[in-house]
Amino acid sequence: MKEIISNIVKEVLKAKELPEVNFSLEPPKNKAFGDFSVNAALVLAKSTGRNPRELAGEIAEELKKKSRYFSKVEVAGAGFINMTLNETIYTGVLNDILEKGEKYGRNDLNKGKKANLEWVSANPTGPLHAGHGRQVCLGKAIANLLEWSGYEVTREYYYNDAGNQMNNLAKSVYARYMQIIDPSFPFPEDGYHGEYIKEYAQSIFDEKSDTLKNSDNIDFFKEYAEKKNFERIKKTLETLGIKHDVFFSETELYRNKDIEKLLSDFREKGASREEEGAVWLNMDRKRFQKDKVIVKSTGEPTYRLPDMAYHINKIKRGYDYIIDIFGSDHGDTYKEVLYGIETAGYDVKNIKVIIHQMVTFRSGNESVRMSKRSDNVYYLDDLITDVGADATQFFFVMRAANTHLDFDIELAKEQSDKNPVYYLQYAHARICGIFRNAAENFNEDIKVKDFNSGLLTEPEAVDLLKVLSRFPDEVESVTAALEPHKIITYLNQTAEAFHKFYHNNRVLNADDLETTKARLKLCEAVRTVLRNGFNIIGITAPERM
RNA sequence: GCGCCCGUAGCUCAGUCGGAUAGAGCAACAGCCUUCUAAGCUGUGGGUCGGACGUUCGAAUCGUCCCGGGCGUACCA
Repeated sequence: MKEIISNIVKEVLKAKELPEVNFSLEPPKNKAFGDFSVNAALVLAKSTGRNPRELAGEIAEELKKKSRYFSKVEVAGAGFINMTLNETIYTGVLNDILEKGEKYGRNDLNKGKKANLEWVSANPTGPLHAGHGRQVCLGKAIANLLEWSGYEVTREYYYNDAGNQMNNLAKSVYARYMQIIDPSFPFPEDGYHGEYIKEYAQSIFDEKSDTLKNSDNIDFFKEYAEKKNFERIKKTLETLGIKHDVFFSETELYRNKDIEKLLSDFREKGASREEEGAVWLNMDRKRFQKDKVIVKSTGEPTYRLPDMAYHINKIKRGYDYIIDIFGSDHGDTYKEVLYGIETAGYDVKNIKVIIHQMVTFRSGNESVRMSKRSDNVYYLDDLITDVGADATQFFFVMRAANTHLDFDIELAKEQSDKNPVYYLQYAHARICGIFRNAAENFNEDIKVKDFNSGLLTEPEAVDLLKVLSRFPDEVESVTAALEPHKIITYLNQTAEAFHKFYHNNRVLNADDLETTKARLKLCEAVRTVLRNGFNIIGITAPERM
């Protein structure tokens, strides 16, 4: 819809021999100003030195001639041109929604293109904790959005299984195992304290008795714990309907020599140097405070080097769009990684990094601690159990990634109108209720193909149609910005428009079958848009509440 | 200290590539159920958009400085 109007404005500017400019065309905040507002005259006033109101008047005159589209065009304020669309345009939208159904809102702007989204990527040192949830849920929604815009999406999970962390994990399980045999066995200082470590140790002991007490068997503990941890992580993700296509292990980059090759590339280009027994990557001092170690003096790479090699690997796999989601604790380090990739001679322009801020949890007025040190970790599984998968997904996606998120567990748990997720779901359930009732007394009217959309003239119905017509534009812009929280903002507006319509207009009316038919079709369209939106953010569409 | 992010109604937050009277939910107050689910609707109150200065016809939005909070500033990841 927006595109159509935008093109009309462009045509008019061209016809008036005005220079091409970037104007903004938006539905104005205030409904009284019509359906779309364009600031073209204000923008042009600057470059042409003309009076903006005068210029706006001339453009408006031309637009008025397009009466097929506009019922009203007027100049307002400093030189805005406000346009009100013909209502018949919107009834066309209704047919469009009914015809496209679950495809309504999809576009093929990126048809034939491949995107790779890497997220979660938690190392398998333990179960996902509640804080991971933000990234988990954001990524799910973003992957869906990319698909809605035509991308073929590879969902990928990268994990470091070669570094220190996994050794600590192995030592921790080993220590717990040994403690079963000898309670005085020391626990490593930087070991993992979670209950799950004890469980693993116990089940190993149950199976193998004390046959593994020799510390040479440490690799067994590592592999066992890694396998168990991944089982748990995957199960948690599954609860939220997430399935990664690729699990990429750091070890693979050693096996296939990618890391070795990258290191020699750096050396040949003179981009790295050896000093104090370590290998340093020479950084651009304008952008970075100091050079960074890529291989420790122990001969072990720091996480940066495999990260760079991993991204080069992704680039070589030929994606049109490579997206990473990281927490703000990686806010600086990803820049180093990108710099390394560039230095090695690869283009990073198709790589986009989304940084999300940290989450704090509270229950009403009480803050919930997320200490990693203690045994008392609040796991993502716990959160899902407490508030449900829908509320989990909704609350994590509800806010812009780049702001701190305050997750109120008590509110998410609340089964009432206080909980924002129900406002949306209730709209859907209400529509399903109407159709249940219609099935009894108006069954034939549900099925009809022909209906008179001209009967949908009530202000609430027209407003509702206008909101529904925006859905494809929203999907498009939200995908471009990779900001799924805006889908929720939009769905709220949709639900609001529906609730108002419902309140003021009875759908099923035996005395007026024609209006009943038309309103049923409108409800059908609302239900379609809600379901499609729910699908993107990953919540269910309940039929009853 | 330096770098990145954030600061909008009592609370949680939208709005931020400059645009019209700054919005929503919750909380408060006042109404609406003999009719498709009141998990809804209608109305009222509530704001120095952290502060100051600057750019502009126009600033919550851009720039500089300051204040407050988060994250980073490792031969951890």
